[in-house]
Amino acid sequence: MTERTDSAVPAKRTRRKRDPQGTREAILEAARQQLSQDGKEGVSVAQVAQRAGVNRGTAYQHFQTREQLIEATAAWVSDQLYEAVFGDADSAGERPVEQLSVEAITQHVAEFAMQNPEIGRVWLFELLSSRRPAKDRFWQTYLSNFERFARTELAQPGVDAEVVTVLTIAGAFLWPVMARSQARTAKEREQMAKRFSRELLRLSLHGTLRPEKFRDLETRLAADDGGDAGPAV
Amino acid sequence: MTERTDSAVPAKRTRRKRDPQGTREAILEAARQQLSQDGKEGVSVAQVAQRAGVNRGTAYQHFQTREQLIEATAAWVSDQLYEAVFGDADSAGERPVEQLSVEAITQHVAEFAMQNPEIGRVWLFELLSSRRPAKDRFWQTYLSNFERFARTELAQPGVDAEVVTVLTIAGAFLWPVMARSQARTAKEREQMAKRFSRELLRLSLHGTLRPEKFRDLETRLAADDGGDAGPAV
DNA sequence: TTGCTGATCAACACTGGTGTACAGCATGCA
DNA sequence: TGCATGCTGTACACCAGTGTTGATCAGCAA
Repeated sequence: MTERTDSAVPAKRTRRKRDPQGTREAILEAARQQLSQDGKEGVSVAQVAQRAGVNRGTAYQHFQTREQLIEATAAWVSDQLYEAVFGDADSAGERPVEQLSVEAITQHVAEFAMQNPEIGRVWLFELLSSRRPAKDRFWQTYLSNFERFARTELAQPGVDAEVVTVLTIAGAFLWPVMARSQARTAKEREQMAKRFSRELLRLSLHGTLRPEKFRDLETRLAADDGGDAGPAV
Repeated sequence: MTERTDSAVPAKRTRRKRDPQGTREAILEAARQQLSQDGKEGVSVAQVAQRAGVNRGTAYQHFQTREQLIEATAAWVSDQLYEAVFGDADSAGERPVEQLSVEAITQHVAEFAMQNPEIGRVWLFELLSSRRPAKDRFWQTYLSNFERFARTELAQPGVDAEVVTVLTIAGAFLWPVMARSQARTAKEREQMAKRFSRELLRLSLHGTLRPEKFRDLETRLAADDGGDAGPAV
C-alpha cells in the first residue's frame, strides 16, 4: 500500500507551511472529530493525520504515540468544556455559589452543549470507557458546586446532589445527540437548547429549588408555556 | 505470530461441548463485554473468541464478519433491554398507559440499569456513534409511552416529553457508571438504584406529575427523606 | 547570502487484525 | 454403529495501522 490514499488528485499536496502551533491544533481538532465519531478505539493516527491534512510522520513529531495523542486530545476537550462552563479562572471552584445563578448556568451548559455537540460526545465517550469516571475534573467541579448550592437556603432540603448532577450533565450532553437531526441551523440549535433548559428548570423548580425563592423564574416558565420553544411533535 | 496468545497455560484448552446455541450465546456475551469496555471500534473477533473460550474459526461460523458480529451483539443487547423494561410481548407499545405505573417503571429501569451496567453502557455507546439515534427501538417505545402518558390527566400540562425522556434514560444508564465504584455488593447496588429512582421521582412529582393525583407517592417520598437511601457524601 | 535548526514528509519494517480454506477431531443423534 | 455437524488447529493472503528513520525544505539569524 502506498502512503498517499488520495491518488486521484494531482499526486502531491503542497507542503504545509511551517507552523508548529497551528499544526498541533489542526491535529488535535482532527482527533477530536475522530474521537467524537467512533470513540477512543476508533482513532488512528493515520486517519487523524489525513483529516488534518498533515503527514503521519508530522503527527508523531507532535505526539510520541497514538495513546498520547488521544490523551492530549481528551485533555484539550476537557479543558474547553471546563473553560466554557466555569470560565478559565482556576479559582472557579472557589467562587461563592450564590453568585452563580442556577438559571444562568443551566442555560449556559445547555447552549454550549448544543453548539458544540462534539465536545459533549467526546466527554461522554471518555467517561464511558474511563475506569474512574468520578475523577473527571469537570464532573467534580460541577458536583461540588451543586453540592454547595444544595446546602444553601435557596435549595430544597433532601436533594441528592449526585443524582441530580448525573441527570443534568448526562441529559445536557445527550440531548444534542438526539436533537441533532431536528436542528440544522443556528437558530434551530438555539431553540433546542432553550427547550432543554426550560424543561430542566421546570423540573428543578419544585424538585431542587425552593419555589418561593424563585417566583420570577416560575412566572417566566409559565409565560412561554406552549410557546415557540415547545416540543415539535 | 502464533495463533495462541496464552502460551503460559497448559497449552491446550478442553474442547468445547457441542452446543451451537450455547456457543453462540457465549460469543455474544463476550462481545457484549468487549463492547461495553471499549465501544464498537474496540471489538476484535480474535479477542472476543478468546474471551469466549472459542476458536476464532468458530466465531466466523456463527457470524460471517466482524461487522455482523457487532451488529448481532448490539441487537441482542437492545432486545435484552427492551424485554427487561417493556416485557417480551411485542404488544408492549400498545398497552394502555394508565396500567403502567410511573413509579414502577422508573424503579424498574433504575434497578435494571444498576444490575446490568454493561447493557446500559453498550446502549449508550451505540447511541453515541449511531447516525440516527432517534431510530432506536427502545428509545422510540419509551418516548411514545411517555408521550401518551403526558397527554393524560395524570400529567402536568406543558411537559416536554422528549427532553424528559432524554433526561431519564441518559441518567438511568449513566448513573451506574458513576456509582459503580461505590456499589460492589448486590445490596449496595440496590440502594444506589433506589437513590436514583427516588430522586428522579421527587423531581417528577411536581415537574411532570400532578401531585394531587399522587398523594401516596408524595408521602412516601417525604417519609424516607434522609433515610438510608440518602447520598453518602 | 549563507548556514543552521527544526518542521515536514516519504519510505521502511513490523504487528495484529480480517477473512478464507481445509483437514482432523469429537459428539450427539438417527 | 454410522454420520452429519459443530468445534479446533493451522496456514495463507491481505490490509490497515504503528512507530522509526533519514531526506528535504522553509524560515530565520548571522
